[in-house]
Amino acid sequence: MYKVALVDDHTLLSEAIGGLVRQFINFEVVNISVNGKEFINYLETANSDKPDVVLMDVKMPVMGGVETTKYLSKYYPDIKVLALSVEEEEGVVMQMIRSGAKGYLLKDTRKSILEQALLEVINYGFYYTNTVERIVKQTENLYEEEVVLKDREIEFIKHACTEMTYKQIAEKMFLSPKTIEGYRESVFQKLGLKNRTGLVIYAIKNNIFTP
Amino acid sequence: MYKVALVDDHTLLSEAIGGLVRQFINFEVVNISVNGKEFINYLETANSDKPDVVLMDVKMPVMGGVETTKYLSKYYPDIKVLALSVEEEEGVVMQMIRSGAKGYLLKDTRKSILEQALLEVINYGFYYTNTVERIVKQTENLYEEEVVLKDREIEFIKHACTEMTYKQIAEKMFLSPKTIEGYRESVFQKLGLKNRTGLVIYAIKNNIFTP
DNA sequence: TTAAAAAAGGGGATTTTCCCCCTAAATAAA
DNA sequence: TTTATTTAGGGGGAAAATCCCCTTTTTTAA
Repeated sequence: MYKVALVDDHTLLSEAIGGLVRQFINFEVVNISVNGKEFINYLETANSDKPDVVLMDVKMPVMGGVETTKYLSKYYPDIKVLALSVEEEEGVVMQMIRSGAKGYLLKDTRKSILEQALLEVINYGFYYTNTVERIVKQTENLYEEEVVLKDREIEFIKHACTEMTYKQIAEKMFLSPKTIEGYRESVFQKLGLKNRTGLVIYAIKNNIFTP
Repeated sequence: MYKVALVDDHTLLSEAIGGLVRQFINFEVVNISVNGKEFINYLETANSDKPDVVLMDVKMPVMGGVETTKYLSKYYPDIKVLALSVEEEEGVVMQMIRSGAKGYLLKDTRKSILEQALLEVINYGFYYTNTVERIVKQTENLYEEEVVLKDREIEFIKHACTEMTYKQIAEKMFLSPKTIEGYRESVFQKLGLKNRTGLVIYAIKNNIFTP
């Protein structure tokens, strides 16, 4: 019997998907958690039934999919993570893959594909849909020298997703308005943005800010 | 037997939730559609099995939950719509309720609540969770003279969620930049916004623009 | 058919944003 | 220890966005 765990804050969905998984032959559901933190707690419980595969949502409160996947890759490399999300953003997909996810399923996949994906992840170590494969290749080919935003820049971006002017942001961050201008410029340059509107859209797409 | 239909673009979820519903006694699933258009097509097919309740997602391609619910309230008032979504935005919830939804479930509700909600909608005509009830009351008490955005304004807002300048938006809409300024001003005034950043956030929160 | 309302456009001033280029201090790397 | 790199700060100008107040044309409704 292959053991599957589900990590998703949408209880109804994880219960329902758990039902589907139980229908597959040779599969059982050993744990359902509502976020990464809870799942890791489960794992660290003595004689907990370690799963072979985890179906992991990306956007979750407390501890998100990316963070959790990174943790699992490090401390439980035998547990395979299969991302299962509505997020189609290339950035998000790549983040999960880079964090160690063995596959990425969109929530509009069919039951049979889910079963196939689970089996392939267990037997071959990965499962990529065409879409995801395309995204991975695209991103690799473009070898876009992975944009790295600094903490202070991310903080700035969050404030920029607000009706505050840069002057007000400067006050809030206890910095001179000119320093904020500096952040603005470096962020625009790194991300290839034209204006603040673009920044807001970027921040939302990349989960830096949630409206 | 109560008949249930599911309308959701996330196939995996609707299949899985369909499985849950079938477990409830006296319930059967008569149709699963991926968007409103497809569901209405189903309804209009001769001798289609008309459902008692529809579990309706809000955000869907082609024909969304709000539009579909309005249509159903008008042409199929006997079919009760129960919204089932991850959208927690007050605006979105209210839109669904105003469009005729008999209840609004978040996707993190439990299986037992789903069954209860289905039964209550069928027997009493509605099912409101505490959260939704609070939102409805809040909104009603504030009797915020329901902001009505005109088509042209909405079109403008969509363009404003872009890196285009107002001048470029004007070109795209074949209008003078000054007219665009007029839209900007009336929209800002109606929605109580300070600047374009606020507009972008509003548009995303209210499903006018999807990043 | 006439009054009212909505849509389209405008002048001009102020603020904010954007852009390019530059300096000083603190940190990290060699 | 010297050399980069990062972080913080700045000047000045151009462009865009914001604001207020105003006119003309088109639609709509009484």
